[in-house]
Amino acid sequence: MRKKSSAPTMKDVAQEAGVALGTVSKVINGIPVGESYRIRVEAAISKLHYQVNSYAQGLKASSTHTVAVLIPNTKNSYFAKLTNLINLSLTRRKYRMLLCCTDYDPSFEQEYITMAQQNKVDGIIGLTYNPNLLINPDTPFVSIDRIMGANIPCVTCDNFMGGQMAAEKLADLGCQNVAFLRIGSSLTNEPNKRRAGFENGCLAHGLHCETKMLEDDDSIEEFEIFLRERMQNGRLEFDGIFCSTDLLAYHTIQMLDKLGVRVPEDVQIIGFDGVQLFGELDYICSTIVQPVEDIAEMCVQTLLQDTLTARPPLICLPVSYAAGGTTKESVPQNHQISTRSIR
Amino acid sequence: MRKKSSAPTMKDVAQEAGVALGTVSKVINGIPVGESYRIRVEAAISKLHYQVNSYAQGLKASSTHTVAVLIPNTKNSYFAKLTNLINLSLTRRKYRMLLCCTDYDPSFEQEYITMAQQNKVDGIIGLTYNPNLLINPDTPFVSIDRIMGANIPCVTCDNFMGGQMAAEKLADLGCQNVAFLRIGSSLTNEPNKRRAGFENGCLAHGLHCETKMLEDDDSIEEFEIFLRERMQNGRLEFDGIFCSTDLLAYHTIQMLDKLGVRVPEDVQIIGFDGVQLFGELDYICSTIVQPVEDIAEMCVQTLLQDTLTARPPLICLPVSYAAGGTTKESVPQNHQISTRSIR
DNA sequence: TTGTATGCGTTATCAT
DNA sequence: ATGATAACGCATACAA
Repeated sequence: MRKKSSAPTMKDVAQEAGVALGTVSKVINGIPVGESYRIRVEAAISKLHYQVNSYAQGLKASSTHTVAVLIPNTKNSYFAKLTNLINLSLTRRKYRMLLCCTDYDPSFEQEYITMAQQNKVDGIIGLTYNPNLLINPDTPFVSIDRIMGANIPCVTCDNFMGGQMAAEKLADLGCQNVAFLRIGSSLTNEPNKRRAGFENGCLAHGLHCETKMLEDDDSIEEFEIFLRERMQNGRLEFDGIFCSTDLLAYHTIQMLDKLGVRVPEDVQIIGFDGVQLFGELDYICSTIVQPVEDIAEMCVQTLLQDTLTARPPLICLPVSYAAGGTTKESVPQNHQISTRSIR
Repeated sequence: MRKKSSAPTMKDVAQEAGVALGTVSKVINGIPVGESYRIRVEAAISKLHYQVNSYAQGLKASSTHTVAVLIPNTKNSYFAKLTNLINLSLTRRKYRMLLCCTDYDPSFEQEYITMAQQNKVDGIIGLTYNPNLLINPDTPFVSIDRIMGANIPCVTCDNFMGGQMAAEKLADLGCQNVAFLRIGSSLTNEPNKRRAGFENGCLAHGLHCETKMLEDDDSIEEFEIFLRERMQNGRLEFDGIFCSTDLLAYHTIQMLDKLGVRVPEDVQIIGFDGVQLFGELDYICSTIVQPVEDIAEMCVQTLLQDTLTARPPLICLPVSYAAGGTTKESVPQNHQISTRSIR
């Protein structure tokens, strides 16, 4: 009959091995002890299937080797991939990850922050929208895509450059009259710079550009109305469209299809994010690709580096362009071919 | 100057409120105390911004309100959605979720299990492949898609029925000579029943069926060779193909495109899983849809129900069929239309 | 080098 | 009803 029905503790191990509690602790933490002691302790550990209790450890050390990740959801392919990569990066460093899907809800975001702090996490990585998020300043926080305050580092991609690249690309591909479509949070976050970059790029390359932005609560159908208004004799007046996200690009392509406008023959489309089918196959559309791997790694690295000083407030990672079948590349590219193949 | 630089504790609250420690605890846990005391304690709490330390709680209660979820990754859209839904379901019940991406690696799976148990999680939900996973029997475990042992509940969809439905559908759509393609784990898991169901359905509906299965380490190109061998005069000998997953269906469509075979005109294709673009938009292909919402909810419910008895060993949830543009439906369906629109 | 004792923050049991 | 005190399992400073 076992002494206890519950899990064995260090005390049990010490008793089994016939040594003192402190010795067991030392063996577990790799602090040198006498060879014979070590062997006896290790034998006892494996005999009892002893496992340390991280909660007791955490209580003692007030560091839990756990990081909370706040993200709207993991359904959206971009978020899903980001979550996956952050998880891998944390795991590599022996950190645990608390997943917190906020569903874009500001109050959920706040609740999760509170929860995380109660749970004494070592840090929080958050892609959040709540403008007045209350964060205890002694919990390290790294923000994605939004500048939150003086002492909170923000990791993002070079959204401005991405917008510029999109404009440049469309110009290179022969466009003259382009549109920028955007929907989503009216919050001042980094992705908003996509617009500024695009307009800047249009100016530089002599493109005429019209911008149409929707608010969160607007229906996506507004775009359809907008596009319909810009048609004359069955022809769209734009020959290029830059969408603020791949998701929006996808919707736009569907709308254009309904209107009888062909992509990329009549109008070329570039999205943003670099969303791929099944997370690693073909791009949904021609797109400005975010360096998700680097973003994930940078978040974790920035969060966990001990030198809290010298943390730059804004870390901007470079983007790249990938053809995805919704633009007329002169030299066919891999992705374009494969994407076309399922169309 | 603050007494401590670290977070305030119950003791601080008690001192601030001028009451005893136990009283503070009672207020926090909703145990009735005198009105005047309660008010003073609550005032002190908000003044000090006190938050309970879940680690101390967990140490005391040896229950942490935390569940670990083991999943290969969150890049694959199906896993991503499942993860998201499990997270929502857990959050609704005020449980925290530890995300553990195993990358299909048996040793990662084992390490995560060990970690989770050290972390005193209240339970584990796992979609795993390691055939000899060592699980401490007093940590509740719910398996997805694989039967792991007598006392471990397994939640899965009705894979056999799904296979049957695919066969029936192909027969209804006029197919006569079909193929079943499968790749992946050679492990005996529930999704293997897709094949049995399909062959059974073929038999019942007079379809001639050929099966081609690849092992984990085989290259996907093997399928291309297989398909090429089944072509005569530029025509494929099959008029229908059932793929064990949507991902495989997608690859197959690409291969067929290379071979000059049209989908769905020359050959109709049905996949399995119900993967959607952006996690909630169009299906990638015509497919047998897994009830992801129900699977997620059932996992959580089964894991957290206190009556550990009466847990059925295998919980099989019904699947459904959805057209996705890779079959020739007589009556056009929504998804088909919208999918076509981007093709 | 090994063992002992104390405290981490909380809850629960017990006197008061 | 309220307050003191003893665990929970571990780490560590200190004594042996």
